[in-house]
Amino acid sequence: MVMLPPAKPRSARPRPRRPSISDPTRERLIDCAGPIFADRGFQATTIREISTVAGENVAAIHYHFGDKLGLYSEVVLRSTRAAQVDAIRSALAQQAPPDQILRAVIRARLQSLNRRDLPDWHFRILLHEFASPTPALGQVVEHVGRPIFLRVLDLIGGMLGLPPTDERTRLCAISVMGQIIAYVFATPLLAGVWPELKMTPEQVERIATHIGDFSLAYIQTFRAQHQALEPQPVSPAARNGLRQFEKKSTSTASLRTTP
Amino acid sequence: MVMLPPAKPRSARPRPRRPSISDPTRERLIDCAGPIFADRGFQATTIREISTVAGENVAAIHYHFGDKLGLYSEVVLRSTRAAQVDAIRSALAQQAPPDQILRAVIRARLQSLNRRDLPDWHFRILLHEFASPTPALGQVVEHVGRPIFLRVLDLIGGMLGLPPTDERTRLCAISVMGQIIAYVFATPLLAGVWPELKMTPEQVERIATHIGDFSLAYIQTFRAQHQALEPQPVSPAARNGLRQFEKKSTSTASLRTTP
DNA sequence: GCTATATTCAAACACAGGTTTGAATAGACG
DNA sequence: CGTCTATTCAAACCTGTGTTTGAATATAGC
Repeated sequence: MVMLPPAKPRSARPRPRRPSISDPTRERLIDCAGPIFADRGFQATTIREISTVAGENVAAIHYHFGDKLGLYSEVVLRSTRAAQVDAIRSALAQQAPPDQILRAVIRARLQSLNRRDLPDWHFRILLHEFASPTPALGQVVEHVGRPIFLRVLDLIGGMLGLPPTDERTRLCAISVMGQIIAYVFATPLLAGVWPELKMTPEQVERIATHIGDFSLAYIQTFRAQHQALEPQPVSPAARNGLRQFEKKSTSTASLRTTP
Repeated sequence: MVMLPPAKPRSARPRPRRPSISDPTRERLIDCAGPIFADRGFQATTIREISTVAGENVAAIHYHFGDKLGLYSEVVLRSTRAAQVDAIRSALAQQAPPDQILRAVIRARLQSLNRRDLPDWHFRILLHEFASPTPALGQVVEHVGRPIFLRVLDLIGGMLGLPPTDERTRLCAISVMGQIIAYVFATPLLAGVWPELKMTPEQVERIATHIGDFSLAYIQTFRAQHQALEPQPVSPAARNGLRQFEKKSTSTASLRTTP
């Protein structure tokens, strides 16, 4: 039995020495907890269910993570590190015309929402965090929301010929991201209003193409109008932001974001 | 003491004879419960807090509503009947060019999200319902989501020159509504990414104008292109959907939706 | 005023679920 | 082999919370 130090009478967490390296039960708990938390949210999830699914004892959670929130924070931390940000980042980093980069970002974000294999449930944790914030919300915003949004801001600012901090740039970025999150957040509504909608890969591709078309219509028109009025020096990031409409729904530029 | 009927051994709800007409305690409970449910969600809300705020006994909730879910359902029902749908409906019913109707719908929806007086919290219940559905979700979708979405579908279909059931119409409607709900659902994210954003009436007006511009850019271009290619008979609802860009950010067509 | 019904109240009940405990087990190291 | 530490386990603990109860009170009809 471990004697707990007399100081800190309320934070009695044994915390094994190296919480980093792979402990099989620790990993199993995190892996099983992720989808359950994503389904039910932090509060409605019982650690007994997690421990049952993981085949571990309830006390193991407290032994390894201190308490329920400790496990949840670890899950959120893993979630933020997962493929999402990387996919977006690689989409944003590629050498391509900005409108194609925007389409790739939209497609990557949309695809990550509906794959049933791995990172599917990450976004649902975000949804729960937005509805009922926990102490982990700051982490999520800081590690997922902010970096993606800032990069999209750069990209769109370049396409508009405006600084990323311009209100019009921000509004456009929100418009683009808003169209995407509608398909996660409003899932129950969509089910009631468009029941035939099945998120097959082809359907996701069509949606991504639509959001790209829808967004570029405004962005390109804006750029054209404002460059005609006030010809300011073209920022290098926006050099390709001016192409006229390509033929619609035949794009499929085939730049996948996953290797 | 009321003898409960021997049948239905598990649904022991006394239910006073006329649950419709105004009972002061009943009304007080519903009124106090609304914002609390909207803040914390169904599960995290305790009926003791509601009864304390309302100055009523805990058992009063069970007496008047059967159980916690009964009270919640009543709150949701009231919420769905509240100003939201009416505002949208009146915006959709007015005699005006469709693009102005669309702008009015966007503005009405956006305004209803950020007023601090009455119907402010209604949307937050929706957010919680989407994250953690309760048996009341069907009601919400049926009475709020569906009617609004169907009407927007009609409107946009008319503007595009497509039937409301066409996939392109649906995608456009989701794009428009998605831009709006982003400002509710992603509030914590926006706070981290655009901290200066304050939802003043002027700011809401600018956002509404932007979403209108952003959406009409695509819709009008689509209509122009497709009407040029295949001149089909113009549906009466779309007769005004073709105007060219007006000068931006000077619209403020000043058609309020509240009397 | 009297009785019956509707409503309110404080208290108790039941139980779910996070947390703690103390013993049992397993390795590690000498 | 023996001791020490890390880990696992079943059980108990305890608080919060939905629900029930039975009495007390108000209200209506006669």
